[in-house]
Amino acid sequence: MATISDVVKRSGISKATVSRVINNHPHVSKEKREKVLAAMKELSYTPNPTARRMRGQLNTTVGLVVHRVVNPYFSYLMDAIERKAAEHNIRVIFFQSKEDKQKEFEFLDLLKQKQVDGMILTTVANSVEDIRPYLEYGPIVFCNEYLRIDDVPIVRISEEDAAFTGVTHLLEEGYRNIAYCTGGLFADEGKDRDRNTGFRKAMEAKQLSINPEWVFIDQHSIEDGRTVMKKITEMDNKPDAIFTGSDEVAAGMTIAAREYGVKIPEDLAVLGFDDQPLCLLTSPQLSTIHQPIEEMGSLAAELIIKLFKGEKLEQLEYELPIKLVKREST
Amino acid sequence: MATISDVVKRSGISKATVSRVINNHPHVSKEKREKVLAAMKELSYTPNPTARRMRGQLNTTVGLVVHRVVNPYFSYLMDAIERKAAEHNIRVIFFQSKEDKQKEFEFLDLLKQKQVDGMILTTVANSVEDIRPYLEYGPIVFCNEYLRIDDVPIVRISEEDAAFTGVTHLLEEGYRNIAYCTGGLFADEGKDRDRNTGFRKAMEAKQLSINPEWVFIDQHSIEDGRTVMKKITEMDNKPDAIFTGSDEVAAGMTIAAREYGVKIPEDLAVLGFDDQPLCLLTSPQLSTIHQPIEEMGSLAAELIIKLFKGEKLEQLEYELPIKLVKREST
DNA sequence: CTCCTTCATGAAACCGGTCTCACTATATAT
DNA sequence: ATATATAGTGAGACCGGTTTCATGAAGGAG
Repeated sequence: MATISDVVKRSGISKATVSRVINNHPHVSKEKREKVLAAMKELSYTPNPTARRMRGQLNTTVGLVVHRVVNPYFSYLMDAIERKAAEHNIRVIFFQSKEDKQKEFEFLDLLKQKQVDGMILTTVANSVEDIRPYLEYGPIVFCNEYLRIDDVPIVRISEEDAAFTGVTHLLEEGYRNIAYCTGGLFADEGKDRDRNTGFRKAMEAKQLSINPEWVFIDQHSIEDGRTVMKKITEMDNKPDAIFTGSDEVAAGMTIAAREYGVKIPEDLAVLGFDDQPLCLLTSPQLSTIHQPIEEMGSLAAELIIKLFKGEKLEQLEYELPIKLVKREST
Repeated sequence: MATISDVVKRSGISKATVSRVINNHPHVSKEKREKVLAAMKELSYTPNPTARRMRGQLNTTVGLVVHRVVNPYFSYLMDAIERKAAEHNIRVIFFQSKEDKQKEFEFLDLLKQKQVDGMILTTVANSVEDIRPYLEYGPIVFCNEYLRIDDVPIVRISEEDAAFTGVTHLLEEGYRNIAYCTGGLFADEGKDRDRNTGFRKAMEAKQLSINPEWVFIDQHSIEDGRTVMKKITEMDNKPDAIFTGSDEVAAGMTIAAREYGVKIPEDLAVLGFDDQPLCLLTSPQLSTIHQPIEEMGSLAAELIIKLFKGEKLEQLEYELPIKLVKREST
């Protein structure tokens, strides 16, 4: 690889001026600028990013924390982020935290060490107080997360609206005995609290009360879905619809339904969440809440890039609209 | 962030010796070593990776090229690679090439510029001749690819064995009219050639000939699968089994089968390829060829890490075993 | 015509490390 | 006792850029 010194030798022009040309600084005569550009071209010279970073002059890598790549929700997010970043010639270092607090810290340290110039967190295990100190070292953007830190932009959907829309859909289809999956019915912050609120509001709007027997806590995987379905078949007083909060759970339920001879949606309507590709594969195909993942990822990337450029953001909270997708399961 | 100079000041020991301690070099007295370590601890000092990289003394990032993150095959590969890398404190910069030759070059340039210290290519658009020059700048490992370059280690499955095993399975289940999806029946290199060979050998072993009408070229997506199923329903002389070469295609076929009232496997047996999670979601669940993705990714990461350390590899070609998974579709 | 900006330029410091080299002190070989 | 290796140490060059600063030339104001 040619270095700046090679360009200096070839062009007979000083290092300082060559650097000015590289960085498009003013105060360089047209004549010299052209000589330098010619020499750079002849040597097919590219400035060494490592050297530039030494002086803190380079913003070209963003760190991306996801829970797991194999979770389609995150892989679609990564896809959108990487594409937007690539457009701007930004590199993406990714990292699976699996909600491990220690590992999360280790990755955040890359910011401290200037190995990355900013971070997009799509999942965060640590608390606000633990994250805040890292802001000193570079910009952070939250995407799909619920933590709020002043000055940290956040991109997400309105979970309350999503739950409200989903449950209202079930009610409008005529179902009245609604089961519900959540991380915790009495969560006092985050996603779950807002989804719970949306659920309650939708039920109250029809003067319906919540049957605690039909509330399932912490169900996430396909396997969990099978368990939920099993439990429901064993109930005397069965719900006629379920808001699963997750396509995986919903998919697991369709599999178990076949085994137990439960008909969806006749015996039990099932509503997913996310609109992942698997919705089209199950039988019946899943009705679900479509999350604008593409837009979320793309926006998060745009925000971090703006921050790289030192631009001020006019807005810090972005709530993107969800959409109900009705298919066969409701 | 504390720098080496801060450690120098605090410990009263020279930069050179501090560096020796950092890098565990010999010829440092126990006494000074401990003083330095104490100072480092007190300042919670971490060496700046960018500075170390300047002197070519750091191997901590690997570039990873995939086709698309959202393709589960690749996301599982990424998962395995990232996990193994994280164990060794190696960072992964990923990149979606989408088979774009120009973009692939741009990413390979990171190797030239020492932005990454090595590359794992799980898909490659350019030719051997185009890739070879980059070897000068750092190690490359192929994973899931078919290109052969001397000295470049490669991790993959035996496509011939996979096709042979798959088709033989169909034959053993009693099917005789086997349809087949491939990138090209007369491919003279790569995956397709080997799969074709496997297909032919399996058929010849039963003295069966190949019906060219039943060979589908370049089918990859769920949508493609629907098309294939449609074409088959329109045939006068129908196959009774199909080797799809792809879970997606197989999944698409199950969806279309429902629409056209085709019974799987009674009317048509369908065999997938990869053993992706979606195999369990379709109805019927898909029989498929299980690829050892986990092992492939993990091994590829191990190889690049060995090369980082300057170790010699005793073996360059790794063919990992596939496994037939029989479910409901055959 | 002098004084003050602004432009154009290169020398040298700097970023935070690693590494070569020269030098001293001690141990071993002859 | 002298020659020779080896451990321990720090000064300073170096990696490849950016940035400060000093200097000279040109242009405009008074």
